[in-house]
Amino acid sequence: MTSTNDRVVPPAARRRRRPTKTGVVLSGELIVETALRLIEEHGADALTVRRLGLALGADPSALYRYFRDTDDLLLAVADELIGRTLRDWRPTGDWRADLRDLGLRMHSGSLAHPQAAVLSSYRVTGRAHEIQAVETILGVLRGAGFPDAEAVRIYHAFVDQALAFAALDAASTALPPAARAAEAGVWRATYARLPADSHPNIAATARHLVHDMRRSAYPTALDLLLGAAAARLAETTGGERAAGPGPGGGHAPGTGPADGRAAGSGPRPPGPSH
Amino acid sequence: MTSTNDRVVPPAARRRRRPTKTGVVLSGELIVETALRLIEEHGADALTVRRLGLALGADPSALYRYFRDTDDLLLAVADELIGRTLRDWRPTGDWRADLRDLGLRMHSGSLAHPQAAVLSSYRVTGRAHEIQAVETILGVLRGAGFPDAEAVRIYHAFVDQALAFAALDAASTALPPAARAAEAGVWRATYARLPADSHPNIAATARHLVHDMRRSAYPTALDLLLGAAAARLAETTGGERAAGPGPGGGHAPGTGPADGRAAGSGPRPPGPSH
DNA sequence: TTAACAGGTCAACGCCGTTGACATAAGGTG
DNA sequence: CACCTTATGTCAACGGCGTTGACCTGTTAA
Repeated sequence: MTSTNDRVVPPAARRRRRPTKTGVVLSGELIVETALRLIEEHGADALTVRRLGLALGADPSALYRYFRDTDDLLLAVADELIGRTLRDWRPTGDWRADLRDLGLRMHSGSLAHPQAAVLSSYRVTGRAHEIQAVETILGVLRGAGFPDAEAVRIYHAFVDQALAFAALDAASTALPPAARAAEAGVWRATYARLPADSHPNIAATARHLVHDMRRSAYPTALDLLLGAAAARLAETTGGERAAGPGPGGGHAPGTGPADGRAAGSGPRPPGPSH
Repeated sequence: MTSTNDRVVPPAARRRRRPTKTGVVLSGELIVETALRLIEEHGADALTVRRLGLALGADPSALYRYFRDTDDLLLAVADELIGRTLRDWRPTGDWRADLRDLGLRMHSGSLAHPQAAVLSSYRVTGRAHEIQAVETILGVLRGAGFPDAEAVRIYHAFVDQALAFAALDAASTALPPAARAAEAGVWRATYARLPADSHPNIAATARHLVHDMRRSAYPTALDLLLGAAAARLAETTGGERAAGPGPGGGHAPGTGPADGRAAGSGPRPPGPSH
């Protein structure tokens, strides 16, 4: 749609599986997996078309039969990550606990593949796994009783907070070891030694800073967000218990597991053009 | 320190101001300013060594007399940005309004220079401007009455959330125009058209999604975080008014502008190797 | 059996960051 | 003022990048 030039063939139409010179049979999935492996093993910078071609045993330009450009490939990698994160998540019916669990999963899922998360966490893919995630989270919120407009606002804040912290912490994790060690030491070596007369607040809290700053702030931030959301819900519903089926009609759990599986097993279901 | 190879001359030692072929007299500050202008005027992708050289009227390789590599240049640009963000901020005494203002400033400051923000937001520099920011924010929180441990936890969540959203939104802003347009369209073209029977929650809220997702969720997330913090403070202090000067002693404004200026004019102050 | 064409390959383009070698003018020294 | 050192700007080249037009060849449907 963007480019005038398209040698990409939609996955459904692929029939001829011609092997490359080295005997490998290419596929979109194989390429995505290999890209993930490359990123994990050699860092985000290692993901270049040429190196990916080399790792696959194919000419680099062969990739352009599967993905429009490198950005398109990156989106596919991102969606694969989302899919892996959601694969075995199950809602319990307690919206706050469910969202907390989901947020922590997204966060730790990204940290498990920091290099890939850094590259892809800020993208809107519009692909199958992402759509499933959106549907599920909205279902949890509406099922809890949030009115539609409010549900969307909370959804947006929740998701972007998770993605933003994931990217932040992933970037930190993915730093070259030397830089990483240097940054860790800054809190002890620099902040903890500032004199109380010039920096009284840092000096007074130095002990807490050294202890606290080495961990991710995401759990704290997540709990603060969920707490504020719960307070709003209490206001909105006027103290009513939040367990009852809201506008979503109590189908919130329904959209989770079965659909998620189905989406994962077949070919990409409704998949938009890119 | 990283590289064996260094044609960079420390700023203090510079004496000969030899003009370039086109008559321009280079300096680290001029280069940083020009880099910022380039990013502003022609987008994040416009910042390349070659284009910067062209914009300066100098050979691209001349830049390597001032910065070790492009990363070094970007950190200098980021440092300049922090300085500008804090330069004219003044606390009012209302901790919640102050933190809200500060958060929004950090966020919008990053969005004005997305490329620099993306690359630098997750680093702990230990430099003058950063230290100043830590001291100031901690002062606001302690002045509001938060106990030390709690102040540090809120500080951490607040700062990392601001940085994380800044990086997230900056990354989105820094996308190549084509990709950026494509993402904006995904919500209308894909999500708004999903059938209600397969994706009931998305279908029910499609109108809100299209409207809400084009804006940053940071203001919402920020307000949620501050609201939750206020609730905790109310619990802790047992409903006491938060206006009085707490342990921080209300000196928060004092350390700001003078230090910032001084640090900017000389060579890099204490800077860790990173 | 065969002909079409999907899909792998090749070579080239124009960009990028970076560096070694070189040239020259600035500025201290006498 | 003349001289010399050397800081600093310039040049040319390297290797790597994403991408594309042209080509070639094996698979597959008829």
